[in-house]
Amino acid sequence: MAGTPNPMSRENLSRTERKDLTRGSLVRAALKLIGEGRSFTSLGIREIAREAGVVPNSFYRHFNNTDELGLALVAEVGLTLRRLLREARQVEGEQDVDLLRRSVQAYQAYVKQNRRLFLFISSERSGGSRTLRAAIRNEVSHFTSEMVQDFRRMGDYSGLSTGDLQMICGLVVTTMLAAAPEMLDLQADQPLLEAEMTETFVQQLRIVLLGAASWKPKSNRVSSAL
Amino acid sequence: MAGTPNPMSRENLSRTERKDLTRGSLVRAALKLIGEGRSFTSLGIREIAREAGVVPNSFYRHFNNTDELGLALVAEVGLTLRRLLREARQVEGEQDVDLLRRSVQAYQAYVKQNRRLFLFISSERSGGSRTLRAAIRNEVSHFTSEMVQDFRRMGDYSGLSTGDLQMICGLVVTTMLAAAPEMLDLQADQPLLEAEMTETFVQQLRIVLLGAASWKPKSNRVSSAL
DNA sequence: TGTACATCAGTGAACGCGCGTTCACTGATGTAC
DNA sequence: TGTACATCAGTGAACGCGCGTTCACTGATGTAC
Repeated sequence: MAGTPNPMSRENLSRTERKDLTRGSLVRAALKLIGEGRSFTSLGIREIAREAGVVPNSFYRHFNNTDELGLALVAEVGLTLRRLLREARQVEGEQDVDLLRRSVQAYQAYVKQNRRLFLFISSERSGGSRTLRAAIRNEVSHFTSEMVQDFRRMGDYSGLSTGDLQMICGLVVTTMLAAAPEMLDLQADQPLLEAEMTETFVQQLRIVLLGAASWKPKSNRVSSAL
Repeated sequence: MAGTPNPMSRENLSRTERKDLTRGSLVRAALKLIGEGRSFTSLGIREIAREAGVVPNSFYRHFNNTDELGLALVAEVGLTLRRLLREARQVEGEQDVDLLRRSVQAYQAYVKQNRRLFLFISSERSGGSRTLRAAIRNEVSHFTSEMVQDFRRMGDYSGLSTGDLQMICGLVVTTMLAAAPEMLDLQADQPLLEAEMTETFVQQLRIVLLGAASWKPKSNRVSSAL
């Protein structure tokens, strides 16, 4: 055991690599605190450094302020959302009688697996600093655009313009993101409530898809008296 | 001018009334700070007291901590949402070729008028303390239930069960609340962006209503392969 | 390859500051008789 | 109605504490020759 080379150890690493490790542990420390119920906005430099096992001043070797660290978290949000779409495509690939319900269940599992990041997204998307909000919205809108591409690829909704699809996927994404904090607030010991929530969520998405199916994509459409 | 009786003055008021005035100015001070871009979670007792023009210790005569003041704000949220529904009913009362668009415009105006409260709702609904989050969700779910009653009263969607209507109104409310922070983040000098956002918002609600219109309210419905 | 110097990630101490909370107090308002 | 006492909203001073930020420093890593 002694002398066993440890791939996670800081030994035998270049200065740059070690620096990146520290940076990573700062980011992870912030995420951990978020996971413990703290809101990112209220996190302090000393607090994060302490959690990362590093002296407060060290923080400044990596970020000028907490907002900059927040942007690093937003980058992770981007990666996480892209992974989500990739996994969703696999669900779509399978043949299934109830694709939507299975997608919702996959999403729910994914949110639980990435609990801390979804807590971050949920609270900072409309909460904290303007910069962070803008960055998160940017990631979300990229996510929406990729979803539009996937909708296209699936073949349904081929009658809809890109603009219409963007609007519809925006609605889907809004619904998904609104569901995340409710999923996360559920206590683990309430399977009945959870099933009910899932069912509602499935139905809401069905409503949206029903609406999309009967959407008339007339360009320059005169506003109808729906 | 001198000697003119001022109805807003603290003079000639009972002790209780004066206390309520101070309490009110604490609540308004918190709202003002929120309006200036601060997030409620990060507000401090001294800060609020200072803004209210009162000594820090005074705060404790009214609230044990900032979360308790937050609950007072949530109560205002409840009132504000109820007023919104009341105004919406007036819009509905009018005969109009495009009821939905007019409703959306009314909502947008309302959000701007009640900017501070909607900032508070948006950021604390999934942000701050668990208590506050629960309280806000409670108000929102009341709001949804009242909307269900209004849908019933309007006569359309009479084929839908209360549960289905609740689910659909939940989707409408989610969409509305998600739109609020985007409306508020828009700079006043970007009418084009604003018009675009309004249009998207109108279309999204149309999608939901279209979906609701073709919803099959079969009780114990076997999951269809939509 | 070896040496001399530069770089720089992380340290540890120090600063001034605003925070939440406590305490004893004041004096106007309310209440009991 | 008048008086004596109780209540209590708001005051002002004080406390210990953790914060963000600065500074000079260390010593391992990287670079130039």
